[in-house]
Amino acid sequence: MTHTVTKKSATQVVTIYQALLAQIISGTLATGSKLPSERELSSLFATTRITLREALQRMAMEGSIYRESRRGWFVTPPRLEYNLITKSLFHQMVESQGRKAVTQVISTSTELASPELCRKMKLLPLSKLHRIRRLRYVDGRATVFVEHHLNPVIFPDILKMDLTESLTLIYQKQYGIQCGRATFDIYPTAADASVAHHLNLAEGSPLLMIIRVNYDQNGRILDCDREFWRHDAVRISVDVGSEAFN
Amino acid sequence: MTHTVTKKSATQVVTIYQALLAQIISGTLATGSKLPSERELSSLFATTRITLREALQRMAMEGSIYRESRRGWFVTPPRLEYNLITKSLFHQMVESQGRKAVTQVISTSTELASPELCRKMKLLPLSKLHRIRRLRYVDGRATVFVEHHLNPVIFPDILKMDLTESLTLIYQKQYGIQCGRATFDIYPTAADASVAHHLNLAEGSPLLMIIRVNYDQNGRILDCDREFWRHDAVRISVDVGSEAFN
DNA sequence: GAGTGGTCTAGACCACTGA
DNA sequence: CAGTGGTCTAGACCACTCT
Repeated sequence: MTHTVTKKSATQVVTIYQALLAQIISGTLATGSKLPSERELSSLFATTRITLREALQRMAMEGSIYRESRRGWFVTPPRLEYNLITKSLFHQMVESQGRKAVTQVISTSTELASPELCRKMKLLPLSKLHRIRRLRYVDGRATVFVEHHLNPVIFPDILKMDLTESLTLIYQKQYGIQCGRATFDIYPTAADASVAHHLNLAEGSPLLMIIRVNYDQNGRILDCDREFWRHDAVRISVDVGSEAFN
Repeated sequence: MTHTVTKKSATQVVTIYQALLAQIISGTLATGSKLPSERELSSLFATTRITLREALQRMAMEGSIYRESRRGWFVTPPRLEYNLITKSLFHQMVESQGRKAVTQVISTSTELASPELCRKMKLLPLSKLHRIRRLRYVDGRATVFVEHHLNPVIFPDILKMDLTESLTLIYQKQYGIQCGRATFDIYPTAADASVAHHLNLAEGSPLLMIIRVNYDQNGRILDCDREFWRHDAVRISVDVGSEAFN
């Protein structure tokens, strides 16, 4: 009945997707702003909430909008550039891009290393590790959830310090240890209940997981981090120099 | 009515998700095998197709299963390890992991470079580029769609050659050119219609996009690739050596 | 041609957010 | 406490795959 603009074989979902995208690109919907409610949008596009949500989910997948649990849909801010070569100074990285960084400590503890961590960090079985969980915000938006696992032999008493600043800086200033080599494993996954909760995401939302092992300048393994990034918040950049070859 | 096993506050979606995951982990559903039809599963779990599909989508997001358009849901094979340091020899990389690699040329052409490519490749405006589109299979499953953009001044007549083998090898053997440095940009996105079609994915499926710029040993820019990886098919690994610092 | 996935409708109730 | 998102029901029709 309604004179929808759909051309042949463009699904409703795609039509809605394109209409919303045009609004965002044109700037009518500005970065960070909230979209109208799902019910409002579904009546605007003369469809059901289910169909409308499919279009919204597609936009979220592509990264144009994101959802805050029970609060609604928002236009995504620009991605952060994460250069793996610059050593993990989160605040510095964020601020050099004109954004505001905040780090919040979620929990600290000392526990037995899991088998996987023993392998990754080449530890003896039944070794203990300090575990530090932190949440990092960019411009007020929860962006990365990080689980650090530190060797307590190298970093005794670190849990008593102020852990809201860069661990790399603490290593330098308190322990005189420089980070050298680092290895990364990067892959897309989905948020489990815990991570979803901290990042204010729906369970099952796409994430970029980065597992990082840091070495000091003598090749000793210092720590292993698991970083869970919102998939729409980051662009990783790496330079691989020719000296690494042959 | 039915004696569902849901405990307090576990949603149906999560219950189904966990039940299916258990089947996969236990090996009852083997790698590559097809799941029962959606209708069958939804009656098995005593729910609607919509709810069931939500659970399937969550599993797909996390990477345990994937869907082939209009064919059904399948158990995902193990991820490929993509080490950015080893120079882009796809077949070698795949085969060293005990898998089978096939490359198919989709199209070739010579076109004006887009503004974005001009910037990335530091070209003069209105430069031309060879464009090669290829689809790569791992164990018979379409896994990466790649769009290569080569400088035709450096690689004349390359479009006439056999492009199913590694371009890096062609550079060496036919032009005597070695790849040196490379830069990468990595970020999660969603499949547009074209990429989705080639990878046999639903439009809007999550992807890992890798933009790669290759240099020769004199620092000259050779080409720029855009690789679209199935998000569940790859794990990227990078070593950042200490010599890159300070 | 039977069955499957792809898309869509038209509702419902609950838990939580925010005024 | 009104309104929102989160979850779910019970169907429908079409286009495609596979046999």
